[in-house]
Amino acid sequence: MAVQQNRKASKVGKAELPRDHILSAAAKLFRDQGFAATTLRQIAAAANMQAGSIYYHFTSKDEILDEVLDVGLARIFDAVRQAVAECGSEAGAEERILAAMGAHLRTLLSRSEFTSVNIRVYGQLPEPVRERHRPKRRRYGLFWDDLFRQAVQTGAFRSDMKVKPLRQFVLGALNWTVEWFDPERHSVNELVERCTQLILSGVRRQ
Amino acid sequence: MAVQQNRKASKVGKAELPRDHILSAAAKLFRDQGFAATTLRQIAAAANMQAGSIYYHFTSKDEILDEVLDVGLARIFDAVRQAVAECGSEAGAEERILAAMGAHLRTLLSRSEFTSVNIRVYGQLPEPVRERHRPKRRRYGLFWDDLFRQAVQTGAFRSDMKVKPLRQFVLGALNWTVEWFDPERHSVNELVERCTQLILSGVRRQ
Amino acid sequence: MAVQQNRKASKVGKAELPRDHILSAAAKLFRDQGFAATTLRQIAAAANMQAGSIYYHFTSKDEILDEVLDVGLARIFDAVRQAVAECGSEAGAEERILAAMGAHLRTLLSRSEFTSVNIRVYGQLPEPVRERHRPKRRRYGLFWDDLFRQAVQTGAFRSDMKVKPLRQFVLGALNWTVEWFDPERHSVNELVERCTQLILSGVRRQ
Amino acid sequence: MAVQQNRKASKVGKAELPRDHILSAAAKLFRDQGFAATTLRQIAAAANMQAGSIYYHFTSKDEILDEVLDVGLARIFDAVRQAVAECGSEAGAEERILAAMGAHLRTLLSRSEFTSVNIRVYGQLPEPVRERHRPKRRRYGLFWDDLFRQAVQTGAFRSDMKVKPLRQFVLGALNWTVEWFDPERHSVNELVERCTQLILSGVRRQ
DNA sequence: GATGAATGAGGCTTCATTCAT
DNA sequence: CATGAATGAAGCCTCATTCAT
Repeated sequence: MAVQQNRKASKVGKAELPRDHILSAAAKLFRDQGFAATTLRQIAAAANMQAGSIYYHFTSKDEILDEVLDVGLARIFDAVRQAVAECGSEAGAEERILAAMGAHLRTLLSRSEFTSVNIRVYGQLPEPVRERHRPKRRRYGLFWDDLFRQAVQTGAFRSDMKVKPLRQFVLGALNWTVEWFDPERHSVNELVERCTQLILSGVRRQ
Repeated sequence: MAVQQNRKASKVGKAELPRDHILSAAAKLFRDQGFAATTLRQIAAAANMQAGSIYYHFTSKDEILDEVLDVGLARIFDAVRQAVAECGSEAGAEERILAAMGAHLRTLLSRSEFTSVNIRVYGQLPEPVRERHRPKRRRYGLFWDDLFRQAVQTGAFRSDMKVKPLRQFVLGALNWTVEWFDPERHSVNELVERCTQLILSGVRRQ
Repeated sequence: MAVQQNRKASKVGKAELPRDHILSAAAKLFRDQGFAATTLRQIAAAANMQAGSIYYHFTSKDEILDEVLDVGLARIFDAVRQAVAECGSEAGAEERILAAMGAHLRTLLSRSEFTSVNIRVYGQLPEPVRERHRPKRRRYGLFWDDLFRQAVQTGAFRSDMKVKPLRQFVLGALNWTVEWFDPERHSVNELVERCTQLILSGVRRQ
Repeated sequence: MAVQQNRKASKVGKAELPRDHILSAAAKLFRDQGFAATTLRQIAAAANMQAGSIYYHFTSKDEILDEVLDVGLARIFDAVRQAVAECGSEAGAEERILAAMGAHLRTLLSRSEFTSVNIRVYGQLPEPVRERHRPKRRRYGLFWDDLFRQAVQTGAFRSDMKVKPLRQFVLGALNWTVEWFDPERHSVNELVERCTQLILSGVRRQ
């Protein structure tokens, strides 16, 4: 079956599209050094170009950041949403949160440098940037709040805390792993397993 | 009786020493914007001086950072150590960890902008800086590891995880609160109470 | 009879030649913003192409400028020469200068963006460019000088000034109108009429 | 008589104030090359500094331009106003305009590189800059309009033209001299004398 | 102790220009 | 003929740092 590939498609696979190449290089640098400490020249070098060439694809360093943040959030949101969806309709609230936690953690730790940027550096970004992205982040938070609300209402989770702080604590506990966990040295699956157990049941021996 | 006050001692008086003034101003800015994004001029302005004047007190921006990190770690370490000591010798492992968590959280959230810098921005600092501070941070980690080891060995805590990841998870869960908790709008005591409960027993209804 | 049209000739057709299109777009931009402030990309956009495509037609931005200047001078020179020629051989010196002034002003104000570039921006161009064009401009000046010389010699014009400064003053008075006169809001004919009267007789009531 | 000079004053004389030094250097370069073609480094070099040092005194290239334009207009306006004032109250309209023209021309040609910038490059400046300065320029124009109105009303000047175009033509004729007159080679006084005569009485022999 | 002024390296960005397609 | 993509020099500007006063 003869396949006539168009230009865009033909580049996928071997040669990454330059725009994506730049974004990915930038994401890694932002994640490791922060946004302000990362130089256009560093990004360019990582993408095998000259600094000036980046401006053919983006209009500013800020635009790169915006896009990195967007992609990062989209990836983790998609992964979590899909994981929850795959639980099936008869799944209990706890089961769904378990799935969501796994997806969140996996995306954060091994699937997307974009996501780690969003998680790690967001808090130190200039206010105008944060402002632009707050709505999207809030939407992600609300999705989790729904999951938690169901777990609390069905009696699966403790009810002595409001849903929002509960969610913030749990996501925070997961997020912080990005500061120390090295997916190249340990098993992500194992980490997921343990973190979820700790979050569900705590550190106390039962 | 003539009293010859040394520099340190004079600090007890009204006016803060300029050196401390600078450090504190720098800490707040580093915490909010990150190190790279913070300007010597911003620090100077916050300390009511000109940028050049800072060099009478410090030899470089890096030196300020080093000192801020040191103070931040010292404060939280001291607070935690003291809290544990105050438990008395007959206290159980869990009680001591509870006290430690409270002290850690309180210092982080309401007592020291220096500590929040250390927690928030460390991961994005240039490697040479991190290298300089790694030993001190490790010592703090080892202190916690001891606490956890005792809790595990006495059977208070679950034993299916190694001590180090356990400690990292717990501290991480606490640390992340600095990203969202606003001590001016909610009670730190309440947060401490809830976080410790969540860590001990998890989110599940018991 | 097969006709082999050369490039120049083909211009007579409907669509403007790209070369001319570029020149005209460049002229307008140079006239309004100056040469240095005008971007190859602006020129390209105004000519409905990409910046790179311009290099098929010209070898450099400087070449475009050179040609714009040439065309501008040629147009005004041609117009003035023709206007003088059309006066007929029995016309007096003043009559011929009147015709020349009208042609100069009309070309400048409503017939050629190329000419306005030459008039407006020449003085701020880099010396090498000016040097290249000085001879041509001088020739135009000399043509006027001849006109003035005749007027002075025949007693039509005052003789207490040398011809060259006289010509420079008169042309200057005409040239400056390009800085404020808007041919879309007022009548060029009227302006010509008034300017020539002012130049001939001055502002005093007679 | 003991003179207590303050710092500002003591610098006047020998060492020009750096701010003024920069402005004056910039004015000359803007006047000769235009604003866009003039480099911060050129300005700095002409002021014996590094490019970065300029930013201690000004916040941007645009701010330098604004100030140059302001000074240029202030100088010519002051000179003209004073020249008119010095005519005395019993002076006729024509006499006052004569004085004004002399002051305008003299300032433009030999007293202020700032003024020539305002006259020469204004028309090619970006619209936002022009917009900022339009009100000030208009005020200068209105001052002249008053002079002309009086001359027309007292019957000294011809009345077949509206005042505004009349003024624009006259000032234009004067302004253009800056494009060709070299005050180092010819006498400004002589030029003033001749220009004013031409403007008053025209080129025709009387 | 402090500051005003300057420096120079380097940051982001623009732009004329090139070239394979 | 035209373009998409890239280049590298240079532009404006920032910033840590220095130093005479």
